[in-house]
Amino acid sequence: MTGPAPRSPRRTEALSRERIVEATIELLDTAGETDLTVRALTAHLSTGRGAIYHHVTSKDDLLSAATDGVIGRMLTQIAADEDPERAIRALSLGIFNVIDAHPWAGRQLAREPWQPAVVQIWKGVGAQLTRLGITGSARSDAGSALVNYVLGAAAQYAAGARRAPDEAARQVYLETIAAEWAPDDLDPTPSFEHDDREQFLAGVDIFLAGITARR
Amino acid sequence: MTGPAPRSPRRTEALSRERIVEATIELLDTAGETDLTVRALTAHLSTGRGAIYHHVTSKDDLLSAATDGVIGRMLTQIAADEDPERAIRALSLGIFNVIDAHPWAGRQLAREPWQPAVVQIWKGVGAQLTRLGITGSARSDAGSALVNYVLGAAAQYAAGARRAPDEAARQVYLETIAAEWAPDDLDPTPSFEHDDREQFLAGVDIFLAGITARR
DNA sequence: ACCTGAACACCGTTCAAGT
DNA sequence: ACCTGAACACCGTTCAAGT
Repeated sequence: MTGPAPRSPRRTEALSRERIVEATIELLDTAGETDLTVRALTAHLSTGRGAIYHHVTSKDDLLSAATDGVIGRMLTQIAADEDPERAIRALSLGIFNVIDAHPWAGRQLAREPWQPAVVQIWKGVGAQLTRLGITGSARSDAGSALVNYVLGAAAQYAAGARRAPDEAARQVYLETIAAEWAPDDLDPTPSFEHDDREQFLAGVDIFLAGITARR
Repeated sequence: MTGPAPRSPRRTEALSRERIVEATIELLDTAGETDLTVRALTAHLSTGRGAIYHHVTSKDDLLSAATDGVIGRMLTQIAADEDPERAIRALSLGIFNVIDAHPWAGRQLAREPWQPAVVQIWKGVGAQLTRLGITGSARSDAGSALVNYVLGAAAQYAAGARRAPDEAARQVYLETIAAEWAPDDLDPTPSFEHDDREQFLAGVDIFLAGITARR
């Protein structure tokens, strides 16, 4: 008797939730959000259409999991900081950088408050606010202000980064905003050429100043 | 010879962009976002499928126009206030109330920065910040902070108001957040039973305090 | 248990043909 | 010019049948 026949190596890795989420992130980064279809995903994984529904409940579950993946990776990388204000800036900047690299995650974050990535962000913010000595309703007010700002900015910058399917609409937008915001502005460089990252962090600082002022 | 034959009154009103947008708002409010299809809309307007494409470029254009409709209606109703801080609170509360009545608008606002409703909000905020005596890059930083907060909060509250297609996920979310935020909280009423509207306005005040503190 | 892929029940958008 | 509705080119999800 010979040994067992070698397994036919149809796939390098067995199908699993992790493998599927990983492939989803790859596809979102390379092909974009509109081209992420279940069909494209199954082709990428060389499997059948309904196979992924053994590991994932829906396409929305897939988007949530992919977003949680890239946010979670970032959270493990930011260093613990003894200064809670610096820790809040680091967390916010980390989220901005994730959105910059993965615009689809920015759009997803603004969609469902109960998705894992958003819950992780709430936890991180809550912990730092506690370390700032903020308690009671002041803490939940501050937390919701910061989280909502970060998620709102994430979605807006992500949409901006997408460069618009309608480039003409984007131009009209930039010109309208510039006309409204520039007239009494003597600064020769219009505000909307400012670095998005700097403007985002300035918003975090406004928020931190507001919390300190009310403490 | 008799006079001209009476026109067959197939529709009460002729088809127009305004009529289509109006019907879209009605359908979004009654049937919900997922049930707003071009087919349902044409049935509601008793017209042909492609007819609406004579007045509207795409479904996205329709969502933007509907959102601009409900935001624009609100903007004409809020009174001009001589105190710019009070005007900012009134504008923010107006947006909150629109989202509360039309959750679909909250989700739409966070999607595209160049849509008319968002441009209108930028204009309103910019005008009040100027009246607060804020100029230059401080003004664009403050504007983007406030607008991004309002839009982020709008999207989150809108998703929360939708009560979740997945009620179980919503429960897990509320419990996780409560567990993270409640432990050192002596207040017997957990923060997440707080009135959303109050919490939203507290966030606006935090940003206003931050802007004032940095002036 | 895990996977397949045809089938189902839809979509948004276009366009030749009508009035 | 405006409108019609069949046709087009897709979707996400399910499920009987396989291994």
